[in-house]
Amino acid sequence: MKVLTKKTDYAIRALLALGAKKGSYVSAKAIALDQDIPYQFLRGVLQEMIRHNLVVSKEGVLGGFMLQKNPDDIRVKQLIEMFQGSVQVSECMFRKQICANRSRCVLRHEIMRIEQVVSNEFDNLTIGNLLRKLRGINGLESVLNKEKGTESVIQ
Amino acid sequence: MKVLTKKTDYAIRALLALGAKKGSYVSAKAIALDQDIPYQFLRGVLQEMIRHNLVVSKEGVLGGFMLQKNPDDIRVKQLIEMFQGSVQVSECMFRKQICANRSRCVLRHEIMRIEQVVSNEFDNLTIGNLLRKLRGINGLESVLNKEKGTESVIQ
DNA sequence: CAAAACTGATACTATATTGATATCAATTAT
DNA sequence: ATAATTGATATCAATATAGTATCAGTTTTG
Repeated sequence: MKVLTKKTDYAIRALLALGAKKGSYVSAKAIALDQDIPYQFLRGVLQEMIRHNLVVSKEGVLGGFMLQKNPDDIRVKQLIEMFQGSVQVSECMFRKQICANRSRCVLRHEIMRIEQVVSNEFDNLTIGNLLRKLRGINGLESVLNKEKGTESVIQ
Repeated sequence: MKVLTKKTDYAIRALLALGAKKGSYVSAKAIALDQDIPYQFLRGVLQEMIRHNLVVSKEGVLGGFMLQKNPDDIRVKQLIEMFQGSVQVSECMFRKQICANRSRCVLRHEIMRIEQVVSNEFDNLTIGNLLRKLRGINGLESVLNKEKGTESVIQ
């Protein structure tokens, strides 16, 4: 049971990096380095978040990405829906012929209840929540400000 | 986010069918027809459940499968683990280099909490629970006893 | 005994998803 | 002008998922 794919994982962490540098543009390269995310893959993820109005971008030198929404208004649930389809536990298992047999019907009922539990958890989890937890660990130091001993190896 | 794959779905429903005919052998063919599951696929699922001591089989004419455990002792969590790997929300996302960066660390903590919530839900859901719900719907009529107008078309 | 109805055990295929890489054009600061 | 950057695609490999096919062995039953 894999609930978070790499795309969602990277999206969340990219947003955390942007949230830590609120107000300024951060390049995909910087985020990739900071969060240890494959550069080109991350760029695709960022593009998708632009299309969904979570971030804005600026081209050219000193360009990059910036949060477009309040971190508290970015829910992990939305990210999951965005990159993995809706939060549903049992795929389209029952969509075609709903409850054509009783076992399916009973199972469906339980699955949907659990689905709701999971969905609520991810709906209550926001980038803002995570950012505050991050700050709690890091003190005033921001995510991107930590020391880095490695040079860019982005291809 | 697809939590239950077909294999797990089929496994659950096959166990429900067996639970409804407790004490007698039910053939894969009968289960497949009853639950509308692809025959050969179901057979693979049943074999795996034999290996995990959930069901026993009998070969030959009048052979089939029978529950080996009390339905209340068969947890959906076990089935998920069996057919889809362990109940973990975030794959091996953090196993290799645990908390190499802080964002990952914070995210990991939240994900593991939600993981636990989901895990508990599926741990509390047993075949016995589902069977009782089924009987609640069906009265005394068992799953396999319903009318069927179709002939076998199993290849 | 022979046929039919089964399971045991594999091998195979098709498709979709996931994760990742590469390329080239356009934009912008210096 | 150059370098750093995003925009937009195209492509690829690995894996997981879902399903099919086949043949050998077992058991009931006519």
